[in-house]
Amino acid sequence: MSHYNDPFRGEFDSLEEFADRVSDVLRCPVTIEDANHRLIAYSAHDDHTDPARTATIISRRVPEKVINSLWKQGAIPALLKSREPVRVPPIEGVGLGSRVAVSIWKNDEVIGFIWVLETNRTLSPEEMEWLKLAAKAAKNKVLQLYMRKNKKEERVQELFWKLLTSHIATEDEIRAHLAAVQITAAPQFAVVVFRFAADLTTEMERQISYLLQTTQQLPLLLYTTDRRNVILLAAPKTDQPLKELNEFIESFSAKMKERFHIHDVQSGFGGVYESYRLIEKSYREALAVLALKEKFGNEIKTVYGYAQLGIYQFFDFLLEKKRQGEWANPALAKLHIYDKKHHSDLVKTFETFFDHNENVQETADALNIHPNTLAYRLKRIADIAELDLNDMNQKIKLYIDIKLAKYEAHS
Amino acid sequence: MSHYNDPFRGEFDSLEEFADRVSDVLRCPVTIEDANHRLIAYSAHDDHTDPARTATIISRRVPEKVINSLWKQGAIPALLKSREPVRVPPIEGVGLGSRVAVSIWKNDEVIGFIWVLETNRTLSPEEMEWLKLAAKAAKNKVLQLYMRKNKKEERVQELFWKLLTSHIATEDEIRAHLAAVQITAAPQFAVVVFRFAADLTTEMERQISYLLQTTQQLPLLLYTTDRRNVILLAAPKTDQPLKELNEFIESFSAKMKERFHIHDVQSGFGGVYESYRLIEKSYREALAVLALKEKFGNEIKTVYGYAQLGIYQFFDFLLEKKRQGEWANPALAKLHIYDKKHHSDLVKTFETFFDHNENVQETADALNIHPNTLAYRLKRIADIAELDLNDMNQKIKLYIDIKLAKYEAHS
DNA sequence: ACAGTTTTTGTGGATTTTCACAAATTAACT
DNA sequence: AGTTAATTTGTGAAAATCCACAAAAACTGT
Repeated sequence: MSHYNDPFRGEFDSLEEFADRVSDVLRCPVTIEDANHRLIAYSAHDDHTDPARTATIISRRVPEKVINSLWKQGAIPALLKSREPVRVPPIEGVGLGSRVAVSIWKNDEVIGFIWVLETNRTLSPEEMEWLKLAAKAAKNKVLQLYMRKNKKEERVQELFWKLLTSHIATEDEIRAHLAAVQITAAPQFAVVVFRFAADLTTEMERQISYLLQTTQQLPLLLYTTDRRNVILLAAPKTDQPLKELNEFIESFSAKMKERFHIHDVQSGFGGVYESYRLIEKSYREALAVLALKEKFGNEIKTVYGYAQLGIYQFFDFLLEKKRQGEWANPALAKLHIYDKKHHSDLVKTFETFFDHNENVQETADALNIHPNTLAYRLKRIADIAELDLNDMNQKIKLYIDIKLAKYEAHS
Repeated sequence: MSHYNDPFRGEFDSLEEFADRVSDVLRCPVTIEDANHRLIAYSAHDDHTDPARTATIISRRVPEKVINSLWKQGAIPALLKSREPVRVPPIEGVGLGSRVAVSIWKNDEVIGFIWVLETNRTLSPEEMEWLKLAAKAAKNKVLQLYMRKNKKEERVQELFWKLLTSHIATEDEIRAHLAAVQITAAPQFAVVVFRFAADLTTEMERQISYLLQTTQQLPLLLYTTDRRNVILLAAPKTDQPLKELNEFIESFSAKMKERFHIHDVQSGFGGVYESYRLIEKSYREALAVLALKEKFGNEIKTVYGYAQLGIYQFFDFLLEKKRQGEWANPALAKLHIYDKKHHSDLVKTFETFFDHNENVQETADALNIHPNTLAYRLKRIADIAELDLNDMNQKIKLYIDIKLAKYEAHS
């Protein structure tokens, strides 16, 4: 054959044509993905394929569980590290047959992958070398796409910032803008913010972007970054949006940790709304969650949503009032005095009791005391603070005042 | 004897001398009280007496339980109605021996009483007539006292208003003023306000004044009225001031009802403070309780103290925020929508559950449903509102929002 | 140091609560 | 009218709570 030296030299009209050429040379089905595992092109002449490939082509992206297993199995980390082709043995659970992959590089950045399915044959070492050549040849084509997308990204980000700052007034205008950048309107959405320990580096941005692009738990309409923050417009699909968002955040944090060893990510999301004019509100609420997390690290560690902040939502207001002097809780004052005088822990006890949903057993465990001791202390609290433990009202007030005092101390 | 016609004609230097004279004539111990059962004078030459009289002389007023039993037994109502002497048979429980009493009148108002103890003898009908003459003779002397006291009352009331409106700036000044009108400073106090259905009549004022004067549960430092309101400065003695104040109010209301058939009295008291400069604050708080009672009749029917208002304390403030638009509870909104669509009662259920201190049994009874039904509904609420029932925070927030919506509706 | 008080822990049994599951009832929709 | 889904009620067993009482431990003040 005439292409022993470089079978992929020459011009190709499209990446599809290129994919077909690679497929012809290697006599296997081929798919080309961008750095975020979005399908760019695939060879068309193949009869044999596997479920993973089919699903990828149908949805125009690699299914998340396939990506996950490729991470676990080590293929993706290897591809990101080296320009050498990598062979992936079959993975049963996710419908993945044996395949070989190589990454496409631009300078020292991976901008895509070529996958070759080893249907009823195995690539020879020589063919592996050809695959490397294919990756080099693909570079320019993929890069064009990448650039085009980047330009669009910029326009989209600009739009997002306008929404986050309420710079577009009417619902209709917003819809028009979204349509213009090919973002389909969603029935409900919320703004999610991830905050990192330090300003984001380009490297981190790439990793984050990668994670987000490959997430399919939750449709993400818009994305931007700002110093330490990553800001998203997420569109939950079900009627349990909070659950979706929580799971998304948990899984995002987990993946940041296990794949990129980035631990200290704080997360928050605002209210789930249906009108696009409330994007700014949702954004402010997401920021409020993050602000509160800095003050109340422990109490709301597992809370990400503004809606789940509960009473903390209005602590800013209350603190303001308190600072104006129009606030006092003689009952709490009495308890504090008692605690000081007798080196006891009545306030802490009450607080913990409520933190644990008034559950006696749990609270006793948390405080390392006997359940009877807890009962005794509560009775003592009722006496000293003249608090009726059967009156939820009064209990709530005391609880709020305890937390508010903490909040004040941190401010 | 020379005094067959009127043994009490002539001048007496003091009421003590007069009491001795009556005692001589009737050969019995005699005590003279003002309209509020405060001791004015008593005969000194007697050997025989009973525990009630002793207690009266020691504390310079008739013990409250004695007054109570005299009301129950009917003697006091009779004395207030007629100028005729009344015989009171012995009342064992309160140490009261047999005695005869007559009221002292000025125009058509009772300004005092003369009590004659029938120690080892019984007054004859003729002696009863003499007693009537004694009552007439006592009138002027008692009246002088009464007038003197009224003038003082006016000065005191003026001072009270100054305190209620924070017109005296420093603690020291206040103490000086109080000392000037012979009111001993108390370590703690609170302002109590009773509010009647209509403006107070002179008649009612007298009755109220009477009740308050005869109360010994709680020292009352100052007293004044204002249209529908009776305002008091009460000084609880124990370290359970709220309990004292509550009991005082309950007993006052009960007595207004049973003795004068005045039913619709609303009551409130402010915070218990130690600094006199906070009288105004306590007063404002007492008024706040009354204002809230008008809006939240049912929920806080048995609450009188500002401290026991719990979360309602800051509802004004929250409502303000809510009206500014910075407030929403999507969870509650969802529940309302669901209720409307399915003719259910989830919101009411949750509210009642918290009103009953999260007690399943009580709540089920209150709603007339099976406890399991309640459990089912709560689970439903958790699903629909995406509420974590183990998170006190979120529950509290929902509860507050439910009550706040009610509050808003009433405003 | 010691008498008195307050606090903590232990014990056992009556009472409630919780939970899962099933049956019965009611509401909703075609 | 009939079918499905949602709600309510019933049952029983395991778990938790409540309560009263008592012993032990810790703390207080002189």
